Amino acid sequence: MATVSRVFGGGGVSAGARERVLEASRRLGYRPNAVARALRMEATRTLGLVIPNVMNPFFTAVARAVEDAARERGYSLVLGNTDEDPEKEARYLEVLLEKRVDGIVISPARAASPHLEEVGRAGVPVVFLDRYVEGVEAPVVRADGRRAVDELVGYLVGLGHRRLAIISGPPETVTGGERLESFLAGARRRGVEVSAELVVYGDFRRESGARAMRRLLGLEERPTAVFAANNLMALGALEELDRAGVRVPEEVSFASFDDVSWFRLLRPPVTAVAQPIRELGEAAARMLPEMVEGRGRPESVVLEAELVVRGSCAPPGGGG
Amino acid sequence: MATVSRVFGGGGVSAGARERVLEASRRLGYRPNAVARALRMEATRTLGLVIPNVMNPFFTAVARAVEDAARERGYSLVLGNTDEDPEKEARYLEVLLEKRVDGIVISPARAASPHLEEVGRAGVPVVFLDRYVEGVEAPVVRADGRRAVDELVGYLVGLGHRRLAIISGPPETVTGGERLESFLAGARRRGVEVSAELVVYGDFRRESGARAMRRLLGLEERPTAVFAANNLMALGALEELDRAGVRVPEEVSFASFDDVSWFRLLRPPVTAVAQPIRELGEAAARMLPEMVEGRGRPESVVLEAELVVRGSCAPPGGGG
DNA sequence: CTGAAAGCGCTTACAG
DNA sequence: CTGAAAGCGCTTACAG
Repeated sequence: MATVSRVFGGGGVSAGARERVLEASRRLGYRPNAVARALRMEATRTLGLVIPNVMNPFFTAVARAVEDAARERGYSLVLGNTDEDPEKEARYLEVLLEKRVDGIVISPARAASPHLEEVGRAGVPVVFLDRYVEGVEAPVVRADGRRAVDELVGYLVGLGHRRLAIISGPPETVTGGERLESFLAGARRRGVEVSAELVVYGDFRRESGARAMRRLLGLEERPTAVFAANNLMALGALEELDRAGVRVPEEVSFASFDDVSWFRLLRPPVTAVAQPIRELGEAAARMLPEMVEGRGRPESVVLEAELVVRGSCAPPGGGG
Repeated sequence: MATVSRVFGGGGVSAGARERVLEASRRLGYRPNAVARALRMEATRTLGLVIPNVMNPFFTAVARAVEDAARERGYSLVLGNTDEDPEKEARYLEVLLEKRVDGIVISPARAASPHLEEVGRAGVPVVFLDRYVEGVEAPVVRADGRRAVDELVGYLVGLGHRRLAIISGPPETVTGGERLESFLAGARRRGVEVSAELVVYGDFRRESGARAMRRLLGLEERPTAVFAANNLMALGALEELDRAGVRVPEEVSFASFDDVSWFRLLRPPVTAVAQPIRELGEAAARMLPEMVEGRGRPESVVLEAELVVRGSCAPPGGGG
């Protein structure tokens, strides 16, 4: 048994013995049981990835990047979609803890989470991706969008816009709050006050983007430029613009946080703030094995988002 | 110990005993170890999902649907991207087998696979999704695209097209072969012969779609209508059309297999063959627990794909 | 209800 | 190199 274990687990075994073991296991159809191995080793070589929704292209790319990096290091990836629901998130976390995953990459639904403190207490390494929870001791991997959003606001104001609207994410989320604040602050700093009716809150999902755009288009005095705080809400907003037959950028300028492969195929191509997603996912998945294998606590990584100017913004009133 | 096990595993325990167990485990921070449980029970409550790439919107939706259905039934999902590489696929399968997953949903890279026979031999339930391997005894969940592709060809020929081109997937894959054959057969049946230069092979990935379109546009005599056999190649092809400044549908009509949320946002909106993805994913994830829990071998499910006519096809020569 | 015991399949020192 | 043994944390019959 010891020799068999060494052949499969990687230890010093003579060539002859190895060959005989391999031959016998081929004959018997033997396959090492990773469950038993995990129990004995107290390590499952499995990582958990907890995200709002894989259907969001940002998280799709994150999932792919994390899975790649995990596999390269000999880890499997268990996937969970929370739909921004803290209850669902808590249940996933509990399952991952019971399954004794070696580490968790999470983009938490809320800025506060008792369940994540629980994870910390269980001694399971955590890396926050995109969003984080204050007070939980774990590295964060994210893109800072403030500079790029500020730049976008400067660009819009420079084009002559004074009625700027934002389709914001939930302000209690890190990213939602950050994008909203930098948008408002950027406008204010340039002498433009964004009135309350021009701040519409969504939940980062598509339907809420459509609903928000509908609301903005129904206003007595429409905004001349609209910024959607993530890709899904942008999709919904664009659909609504399309449905309402509102021309972009002649009647209203439009920009989005998050870039998506097909933005540049639209007429006009959509101006967007792009996050370095692959780098983000890679950084997260690189950190976890480091923590798992006890090589210390990696530093947080904050990358910069970039404004990508395309054709969806123009001076206001250009159409009329 | 027996009582604790019953409290967490679900057995008859008196209210008083249950409360004391719960109180003690709260105090001690006890959490059941699913690894040990899996070893003892010979069931991991984990399913594997092996797909070419989550970044393909079709498989993104599949992953989401399978994950939902798995979770509802108390299973976790391990994700693997093969990139259409049989070697990578084989390695994933081996890992899943060693980890003793209770079942595997797979969209195999090739129509032949010794590794999948291996999985059958290991006694792990398998469900094929979208694509399958002949000779492996397992239910298949897929959409039959033949009728819809034939309908599309009829529509194009009806518009007056005689130079039909296809950007095909690998003909040795089930879906690639099926779409190519129904395209060619549909044309022939209508008296249109598709010449060899108008059949360009890609690998279902974006770059190959762009490359194929570049080739078609470089032809002495261009096609008047192009059909891309999946969404990713369609994306690449559309980008190439855009780059080359070719107007759709005036200069060339275009249609895609697979529908994508943003197709209808394009100018013109893209005509496509839509698969019932959610139903596909749900069916697959419903079957696996049935097989795992020994409730027999479910029947294969074949749903119909539907042609969605939008604005990207018009009579040939409409632009000149 | 509770305790003792066997066994799931490994890994890892320890003898021989 | 190989065999015997302990132990990872459960579940499940079996006594008491």
